[in-house]
Amino acid sequence: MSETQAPTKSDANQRSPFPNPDQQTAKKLAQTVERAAKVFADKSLRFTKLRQQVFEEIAATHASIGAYEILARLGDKGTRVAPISIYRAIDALLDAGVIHRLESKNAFFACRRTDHTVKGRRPIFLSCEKCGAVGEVDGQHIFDLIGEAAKEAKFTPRIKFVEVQGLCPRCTAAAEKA
Amino acid sequence: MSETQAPTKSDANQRSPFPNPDQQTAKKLAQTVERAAKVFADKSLRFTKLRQQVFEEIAATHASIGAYEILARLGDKGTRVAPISIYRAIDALLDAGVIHRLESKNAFFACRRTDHTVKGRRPIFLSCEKCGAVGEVDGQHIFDLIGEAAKEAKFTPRIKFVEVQGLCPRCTAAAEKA
DNA sequence: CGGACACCTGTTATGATATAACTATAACCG
DNA sequence: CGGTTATAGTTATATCATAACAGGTGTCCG
Repeated sequence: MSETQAPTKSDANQRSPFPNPDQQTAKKLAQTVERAAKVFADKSLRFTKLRQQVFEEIAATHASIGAYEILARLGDKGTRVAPISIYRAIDALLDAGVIHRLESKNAFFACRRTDHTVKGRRPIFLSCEKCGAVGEVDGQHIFDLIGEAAKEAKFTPRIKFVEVQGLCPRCTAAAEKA
Repeated sequence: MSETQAPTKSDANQRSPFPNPDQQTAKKLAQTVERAAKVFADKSLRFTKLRQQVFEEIAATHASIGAYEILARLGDKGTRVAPISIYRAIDALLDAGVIHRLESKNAFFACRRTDHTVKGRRPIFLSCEKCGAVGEVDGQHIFDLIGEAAKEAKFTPRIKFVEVQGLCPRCTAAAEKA
């Protein structure tokens, strides 16, 4: 069907929240790691070996990944560390904003946007129940509304979460064929 | 200070998402349980002893409560059950809609609204980081927007949730004094 | 009534997620 | 270089959740 969006070569990181997984080449991953390193540098934070290793495991998939899955994958590669070390690395990556936590799955995924760090816009998360892929789309207008709703209730908001579970474009298309 | 909102006697359940805890008398609790029982009856579901006990523990506090905390409190009262039994009861209560799950805390709280079951409006959750109280306010317009944002990304939404962590009215007032 | 069926609970075991407390090492900076 | 702070190692444990199977209870219908 013509439903399939064939991404062009110039398809920027930001274009689709659900890029074709085929694009996740080793080269792409290296670039992603490079960007993360820069974020750490800009904030005068240390992008240590362990943090980089953990980040690479997270960034190597478009799906969300649990802490113990990261642990296992690092283990397979010969890096044996304790759970707590993974969690500490994750905390640092979260603080830097290069990964996000998916509350509804207790799992993590790499941030592939720049606008919420650069322009202060907050994203909402779209998590595919079939393939696990997670996408982010801008949700600043939604967060603004949430802030207003909280204010009406005399509630002082600090952290807001918006998560959606459903089917990503590819899995939606697959389901419609069936 | 005049900040303190003195709730009137006619202060309905629905009025404020953060009612005064003092109001949570034994009588109130009994009424809440009665309403839950009715929801089960209306849906031809069984409000069993265990489910009622679990619901009572959840409804007895305005804060969210974890499964193992429920387990412990029932244990103190002489009802010794396995974790799985608590979770099964929780599942039934969630299905019936008389409690909600707070994803960001892996905890549960009693629903004190009727409009989303009756009128199909979905609430957003406001969770106090200081006292643990959880309030619900209508968020149908927010969920509508989220649906639109998902649609733009060609994502098929199935489950959506919005959670806010911050300070409830009382804790906000307390913090401002300091 | 009593048997079939669906639903609920008990029992045991285990899996999955997350952190506490303390020690040791590495990086940073005056 | 030496003190301070941040990071990571080590060990142990807390917390959250479900699998698998056996036994019991309620309901409905012939």
